[in-house]
Amino acid sequence: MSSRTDPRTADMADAGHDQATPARLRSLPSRLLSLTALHADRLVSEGLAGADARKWHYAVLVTLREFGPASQAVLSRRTGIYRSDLVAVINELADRGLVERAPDPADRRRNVITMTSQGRRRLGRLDELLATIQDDLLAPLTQPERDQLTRLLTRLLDHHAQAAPQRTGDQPS
Amino acid sequence: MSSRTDPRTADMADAGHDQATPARLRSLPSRLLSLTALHADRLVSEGLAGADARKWHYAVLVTLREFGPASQAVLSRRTGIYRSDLVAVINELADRGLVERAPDPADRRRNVITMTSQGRRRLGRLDELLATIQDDLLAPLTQPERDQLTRLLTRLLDHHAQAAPQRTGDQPS
DNA sequence: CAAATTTCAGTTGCACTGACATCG
DNA sequence: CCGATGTCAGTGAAACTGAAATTT
Repeated sequence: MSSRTDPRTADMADAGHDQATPARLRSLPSRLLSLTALHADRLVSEGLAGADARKWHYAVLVTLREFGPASQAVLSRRTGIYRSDLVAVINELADRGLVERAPDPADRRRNVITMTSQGRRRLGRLDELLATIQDDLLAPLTQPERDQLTRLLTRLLDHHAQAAPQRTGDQPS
Repeated sequence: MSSRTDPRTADMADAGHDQATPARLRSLPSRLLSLTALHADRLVSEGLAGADARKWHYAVLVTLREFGPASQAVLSRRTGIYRSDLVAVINELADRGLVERAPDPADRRRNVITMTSQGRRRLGRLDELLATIQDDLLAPLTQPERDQLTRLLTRLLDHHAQAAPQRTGDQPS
């Protein structure tokens, strides 16, 4: 399936519709994605750092609000954070009093992670912060363009999520 | 400015135009970008690994073809690779006989990096490989949609490149 | 015993910093 | 002396692996 029926992509060296250059670094979609994501991550990290948070904190809190209390394994699947890394994230959130980690009486292998009311308050502030950051990130785009970008990325992601869902099972929300 | 008076983002719990949920993880643009870029990078890395190459190798070779021989500092600016990391990349390319590193007689601080004919041949094969990978990455999108995505990302990148050009100077190509 | 869960101890590639020697 | 260049050593966060221990 790697050699899909596409004879031209190979020698489209000068099949371009605008340039004679064989392959421009600037227009490589994978590169554009990486670089843009780098900027985006930087914006998010810096923004959240000012609020003593990291992006995984936000991901976990949002997921807790969206789906309610859950075990770490479930949170891992929902957020896309590895089970092993999630431990530290929950530690940090618990240290700050934003979530509570309690053994699950029904299944004693599990911990039930619950958001505290303080966590809910904090999440509210992080929502604002994140909204500002997204706005910053997408500044040069109009609203319809932002929606378009979101749709395109979502489709790409959904397509590839099917193929490589992270070995734990279901795809992140 | 963390406590901005923004009545809506805070409790836009039900202000949404399609969902009652306050903020969905799935539609966070920064997150979509990160995740998509992750998949893209993985595709590229795996694809290139099969050809004993890494993405920086390709970036340098393409840049050499596009602009001709250059010093490492210049290559660094053009590719976005840090000067310090570029050393290893050039080492690897030179080890494989794809580029040549020679002291610049005009300015003895510099090395002139030149692509060898073997490098040119290799680059040809990598071009094909990369094209296939891009095609794989963008599989679910139509051609106009791919172009649209490229344009949107390019605009985002150009906008933010201005602000944070990497402390060495000009922006990568 | 097989499988799931939490946790810990790692590895690896990457972005990035700092410093140093050399040279213009 | 300042600034650019090539190089090296090292940091930090992130993605990922492997393997324990406990429980189902």
